[in-house]
Amino acid sequence: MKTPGDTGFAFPEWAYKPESSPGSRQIQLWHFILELLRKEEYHDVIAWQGDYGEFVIKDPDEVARLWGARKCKPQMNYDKLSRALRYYYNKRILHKTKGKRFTYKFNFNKLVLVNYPFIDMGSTGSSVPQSAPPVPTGAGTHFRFPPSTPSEVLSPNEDLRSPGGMFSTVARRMARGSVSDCSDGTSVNSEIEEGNGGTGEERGERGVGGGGGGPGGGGSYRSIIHPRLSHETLFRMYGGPGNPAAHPGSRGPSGHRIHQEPLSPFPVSPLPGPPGASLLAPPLSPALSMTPTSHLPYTPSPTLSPMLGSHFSFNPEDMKRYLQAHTQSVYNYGLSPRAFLQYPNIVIPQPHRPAADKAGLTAERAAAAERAERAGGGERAGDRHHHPSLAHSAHHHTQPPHSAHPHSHPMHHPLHLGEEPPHMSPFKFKLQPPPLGRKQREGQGQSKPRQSSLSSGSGSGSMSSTSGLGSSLSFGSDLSSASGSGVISASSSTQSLNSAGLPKIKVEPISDIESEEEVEVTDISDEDPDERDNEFELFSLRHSRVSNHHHHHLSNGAAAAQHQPQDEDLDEDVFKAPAPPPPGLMPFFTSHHAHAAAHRALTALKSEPVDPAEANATPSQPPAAGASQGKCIPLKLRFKRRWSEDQRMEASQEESDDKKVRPEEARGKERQSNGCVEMEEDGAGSGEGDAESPPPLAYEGSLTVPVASHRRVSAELHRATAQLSLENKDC
DNA sequence: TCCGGAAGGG
DNA sequence: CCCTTCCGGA
Repeated sequence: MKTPGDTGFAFPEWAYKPESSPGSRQIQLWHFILELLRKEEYHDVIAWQGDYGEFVIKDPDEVARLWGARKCKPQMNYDKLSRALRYYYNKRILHKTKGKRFTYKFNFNKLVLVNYPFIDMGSTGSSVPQSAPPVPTGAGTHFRFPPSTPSEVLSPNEDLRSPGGMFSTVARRMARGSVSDCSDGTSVNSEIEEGNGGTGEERGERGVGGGGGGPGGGGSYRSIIHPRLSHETLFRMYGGPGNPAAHPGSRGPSGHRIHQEPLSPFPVSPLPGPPGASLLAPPLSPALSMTPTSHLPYTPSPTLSPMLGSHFSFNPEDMKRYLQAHTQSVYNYGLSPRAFLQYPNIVIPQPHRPAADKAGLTAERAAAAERAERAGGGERAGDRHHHPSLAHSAHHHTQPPHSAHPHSHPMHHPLHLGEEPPHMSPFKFKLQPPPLGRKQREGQGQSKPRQSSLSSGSGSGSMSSTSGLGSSLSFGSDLSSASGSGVISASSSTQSLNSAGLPKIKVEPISDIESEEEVEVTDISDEDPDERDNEFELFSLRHSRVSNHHHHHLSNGAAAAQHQPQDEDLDEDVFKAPAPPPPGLMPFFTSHHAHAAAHRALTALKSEPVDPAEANATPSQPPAAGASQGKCIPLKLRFKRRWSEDQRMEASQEESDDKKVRPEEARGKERQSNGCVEMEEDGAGSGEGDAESPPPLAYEGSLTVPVASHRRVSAELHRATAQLSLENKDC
């Protein structure tokens, strides 16, 4: 199974498992919740409310009943259900919105990871654990899941490319879970299912959605999605076949495919309807999964075509693009590279700036194009409450000038990007501000300057991430070896770049994440240290594994891992040190022509964003993060981070970690980990929030995500959602 | 109401 | 692993 051979990576087993064992898998509570949230019918029972992933259980008993029905647990009640939800706290999938009754908030980043680990894997190469953080969330504002349109998925051709990947994963899931009914059947299942099925419900939703949004998009999804896609399909997408070549180094034999998993896409926001506000990122690609490659980045498009034929193959060009994209994004966001790595898809929000377009453009364009093609329309209309905000946000950020539609649909696949040009944008922005980590603070604390600046707009905070990390570590090495990629690396990674002299990114601090919540802060912070350590450990572990396993390009991963680890942890740190470059990318990149890309990136960066010099300067901090940490540390594993952390993370990038759980897994299983993986992300969520929400985050100004990406993401989400629906039941 | 430990099931 | 069930505590 694994693919390692093929790809070279090995995936963690866990990744497979779920899917693999169809029978076993049951619907998960969060899936279910999401499912309910996406249906209008249940609006009275549970609905999105508040910011980003926030939702309120309006009728706890009913929700419990529905859940019980789905799981065939007639005795279910809110108390029990809530206990289950509480378990998600540790996983960071969810957290409680304090002060609001029955109100919880999803941490999409985590979800992604969790669900779609492979993503990481891909990027990482393998290992990644769930923890990885993911995606940016931010994008949208609230999100909802929109229905996605499946259309994309369906079609083979297209599918291949992009979405497919996701889709596939989804499909898989669906397949697995799907359907069973419980005896009782309370309605829930059936209802839900129906939705899937496309029965009426969808329409209903669609209708709803449709209204809003999009044009039609919604509809399709249902149909599209079928309840289950065949696996084959999925595979195809990924590549099985196709791409043998997939990756460079390895090939994948046909079979390989890996499993991918599901991924999901979600990242971000689900956005509402309309305009697409969401941003999302790109999906992950299947490719990732397949290949070890890595993540690719952003997707700007899809570009990368990887998908195309194979999934990822990496063409140099593609790579470049992708890298660029990454870079951009990274920079833009301030995210750590890692994040990108993992979530290539993610897009960054763009700032409003017109000028910027470039970078964004491409992506968007692509997106647009795709959309057009697909037309699906994905999104739902959004309607619902919040969405509007999204729209706003979208506008702000996203839209690039050129892009045709700003909002439009999310869907899409990316594909192409070919355009290539440099997409990069030169934006400058900053991204997130992560809250600083303690370390930084303390450690460097002083430093923190907030620079302001860089970026465009906002500016605020400071951060920088950059560098730091260890810069790399491995990264560097890789690069070096690779080739001159130094440059590239730089771009991509943040810090790593340093060596190259790259730029670093600065991030601003935003206001804080907290704004939202206030945080609850639960705590974490204090803990962080430990956690971090833990994380590190994880990483370390991974590393080691990685190293053992493959080095292949993975090495990168490994390297990355190292880096990351540090990053990861942290909350703050994360930010700080962005991550090392993604391994996968780099390598590829390097080998090929990355240079060009790199250059672009660099240039872009340099030019706009930060100056390298500055960057460099900034970097100084990094050390703290990176170096300091080291990797090793004992594992502890658990921590409880909670929401607040998450927020931070998100905001900052998340990175990481996972909590307790993960660590164990990691160890146990072994994942390889290499790569680094984890990612961080940004806080998109919060950032996004701004659009909508009040709270705003600093992000607004700063980040923006490319719409396209977001859309994608959203699209993915939709899909995912759809899939979820499908899943239902099994009791 | 919410939280989380503990035990247990599939 | 992912809850489900029970339960004491805040």
